[in-house]
Amino acid sequence: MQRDVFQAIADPTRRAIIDLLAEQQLPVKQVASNFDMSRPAVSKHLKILDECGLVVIRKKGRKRLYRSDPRKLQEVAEWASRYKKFWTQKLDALEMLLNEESQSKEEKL
Amino acid sequence: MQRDVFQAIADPTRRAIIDLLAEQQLPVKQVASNFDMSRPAVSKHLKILDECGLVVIRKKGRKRLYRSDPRKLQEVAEWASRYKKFWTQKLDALEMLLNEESQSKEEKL
DNA sequence: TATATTAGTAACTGAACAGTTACATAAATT
DNA sequence: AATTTATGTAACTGTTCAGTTACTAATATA
Repeated sequence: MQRDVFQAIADPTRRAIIDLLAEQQLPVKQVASNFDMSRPAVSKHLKILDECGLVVIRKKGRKRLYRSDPRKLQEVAEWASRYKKFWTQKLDALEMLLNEESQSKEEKL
Repeated sequence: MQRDVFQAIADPTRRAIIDLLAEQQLPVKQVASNFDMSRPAVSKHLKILDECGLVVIRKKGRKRLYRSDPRKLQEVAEWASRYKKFWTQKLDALEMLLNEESQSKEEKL
C-alpha cells in the first residue's frame, strides 16, 4: 500500500484513534467501542496506523494492546511549522504580503 | 465537497504546490510546469487548495496568480505538536513509556 | 478583427478508499 | 472438551480520487 504519514492522518477516524491511544493503551474491541463503525473497520484503521509506525502493539494473551507512537508526527509538525511566520505575524502585515504586487519571478514574464 | 485541511495536504503534489507558492505567486501555467502532469490536473489541485483556504488568488488580466496562505496549516501544526513531548524526550524513556505495563484503564477489565 | 494564450470545467476512467458481512484462528473460560 | 471471546482477513460494494482529453470563455496580441 505504501502509505505515508500525511495520508494516514487524513482520515478523521484515524486522527481520533491516535488521540485516544496517546495516553492509554487499549485492545481493539475497546478502541472500536469509541466509534460508530464495525470492529473490522477499526481494525483496518489500526493496521494502517501500524504500517506507518504511528502505533505500537503489545500482545497480551488473545488481546492486542495498541498505543500511539506519535514520533512520526514530528515530520508533519515540522512541515506545517515551516510556515509558522505566516500566522504569527500581524494580520495586516500578512494581508500586505499576500497581496504583494512585486515579489514574483513571474511578474517579469 | 467539504474538504478539510488534513485531507488537502494528504496529496504530495498539493504539499509541493504549497511549498512552491509559499515564497512567490505564480500563474497556473507556471505552477503546472513544475509538475509531471497536465495543466487541468494542477488546476484541480489548486481548486481544492482554494476551497480549503490554503491559497489566495489574485486576478491579473487573463492570468490568475496563486499564492500560499498557510494560516490554515496552523491547525495541522498544533494537532501534530500536541505530541511533541513524545519525540523530545530521550528515546529510552519513550520506549519505557510505550511498553508500560500499567497505565491502562483497560488493564483492570 | 482574427489568432494565440491562459484558465476553468465537463465527461470519462481506473485505482484507491472506507465501510460492510462472513469466515478463520487463537486464547480464555466453563 | 466445548464454548466464548478477541482479533485479523478475505471478499465484496459504493464512493471518492487523481488523472486524462476535449471543450468553452475570456483576455491579449498581431
